[in-house]
Order: sequence, then structure tokens, then C-alpha cells
Amino acid sequence: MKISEVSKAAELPVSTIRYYEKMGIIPDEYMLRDPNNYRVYDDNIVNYLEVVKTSVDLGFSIGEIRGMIDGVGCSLEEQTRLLQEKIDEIETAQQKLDKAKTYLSDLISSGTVCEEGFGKSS
Amino acid sequence: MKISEVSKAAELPVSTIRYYEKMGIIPDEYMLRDPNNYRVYDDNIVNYLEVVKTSVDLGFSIGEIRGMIDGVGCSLEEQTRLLQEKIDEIETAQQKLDKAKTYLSDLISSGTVCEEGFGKSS
DNA sequence: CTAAACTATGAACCATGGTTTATAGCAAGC
DNA sequence: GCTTGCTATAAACCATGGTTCATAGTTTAG
Repeated sequence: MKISEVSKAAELPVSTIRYYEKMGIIPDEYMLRDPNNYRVYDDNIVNYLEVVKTSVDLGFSIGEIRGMIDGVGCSLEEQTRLLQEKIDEIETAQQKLDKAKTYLSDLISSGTVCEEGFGKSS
Repeated sequence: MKISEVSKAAELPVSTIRYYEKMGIIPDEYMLRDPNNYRVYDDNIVNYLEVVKTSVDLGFSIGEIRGMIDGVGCSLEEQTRLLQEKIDEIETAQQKLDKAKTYLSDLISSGTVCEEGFGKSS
């Protein structure tokens, strides 16, 4: 497939696919160059990009995704450790969001939005 | 107080304080200029910056904080609506994190990290 | 054969949240 | 009065995640 076909199938802009390649998250085996230097993709690239999209949607950064690709060769224990690390990060983020929610809910229920929040010194 | 004193008291770099001013989140009443053009701050700036830090920590963007400052003059109903909007965003973010956590936990428990995640097509 | 459509590249651009740098004025100690 | 230290400004720089642009080669349809 050519890049525009991949773009349609994976629902990602052509520019993003080239960007992902530049960022190192398109494993070599999914792409080769034809004699014109055009990128030619394996059909599996579409499923692969779905996984990438899911990962991005789940909050993984490009760097983390690259780390996971690079980590495919490492031990199951190591892979599990990396995933657990991410889960811990997620839990920390959840606690922070919970705090934020409580803070905002309290502001609303106290009815003192202006005074407690960004009320000016006047 | 001069900017470096505020910096120490509020535990924010001098550069960040100037940046916040440029971004419009330092209300005028907290600062004036002395004859040398140096910034001179009201002592209340420290408490104000604590609120800003809390807000940033809670996930508010600079733009949102500016919006809240600008909104201080608007009705309580409007302020409450803005806060509720943010709470809704937080809940959406929490649901996303929950999904991510479940996804990762399932990967670990299934023991198929490589195959299901970024396993290469090989 | 020519023009439209698609591909390639590198570089510039956008937003976000700052930090760093370059250049210069001001201030206080010795 | 001179050095050190603090202040000022604008502009450049960093990372992140892309998008857009300029320029050029390729391919395909009429």
C-alpha cells in the first residue's frame, strides 16, 4: 500500500504517518521503498497503527511507545515491569485528579468561588 | 517586595513569575513599578501565587487560569458553570485513565505482552 | 504530451509552559 | 569608581506532537 491508502485505512493524516516514522515508531518490517523511493507498506501496518492510536489515546507518549517497541526483545519480566511502572503513573495521575475534583466540588458547595479562588485582593 | 524575594517566598523561579505576568495571570493590583522600572509586589502576591500553583498542580492550563481571573467579575452561576465544566473534564480524564489501567492490567495478566501490544509482525 | 494528483524532503510553523541568553541599566559594598 | 549582584527587555531555545510549506520528482488520466 502507498502512504495515502494507509492514511485512509488507519484514519491518520499522511503527515502524521511520516512523523511517526521519523520518531522511530514505525518498525522497519512494515515498510520498504519502491524504486521511486515511495514508501510501500505491508497491510499489517494498519493494525499496527491501530495499536499505536490506542496507546496514544491511553496516554502514552511517542517516546514511551518507542520504548515499548524497543522493549519487545526484552524479557517478559522486564516488559511487565515497564507496564506496571505505567500503571503506577496512572494511579498517581488518578489521585491528582481526585484531589482536583474534590477541590473544585468544595469550591462549588461552599459558594465562595470568588473569595477562595482567584478573587482579587480588592 | 522585589521579584527575587517573591521568587523565594513563592518558590517559583524569577523567570516563571515574569512569564506569568506576560501570560496575563498576574493581576495589576499585585504589582507596580518603582522609579527604576523594577517590579514591586504587594505581599499578597505570595498567597496569590500559591493559588496559581495549586491550580496548575490540579491541571488547569495558564489559559484557564486567565479565564478564571477574567471571570471573577461574572455571576456566581457562571463561575459555578465553569468549575462544573472542569469537573466534567476531570471525570472524562479519569474514565480514560481507568480504561488505560484496565488495558495494561489485562496485558500483564494475559502474559501476552509481546503478542498483543507492540509485537512485531515477524 | 501535458496537466493533475501523489510522492519525497527538509525546514518552518503552531500551541503549551517555561528556561536561557544577550544586552543593558541600576545599586550597593569596598 | 569599580566590581558584583540584581533588575530589565526581547528573542531564542527546549520538549511534545504534529501540520504546513516550498521545492522537486513521479505517475496517471485525458
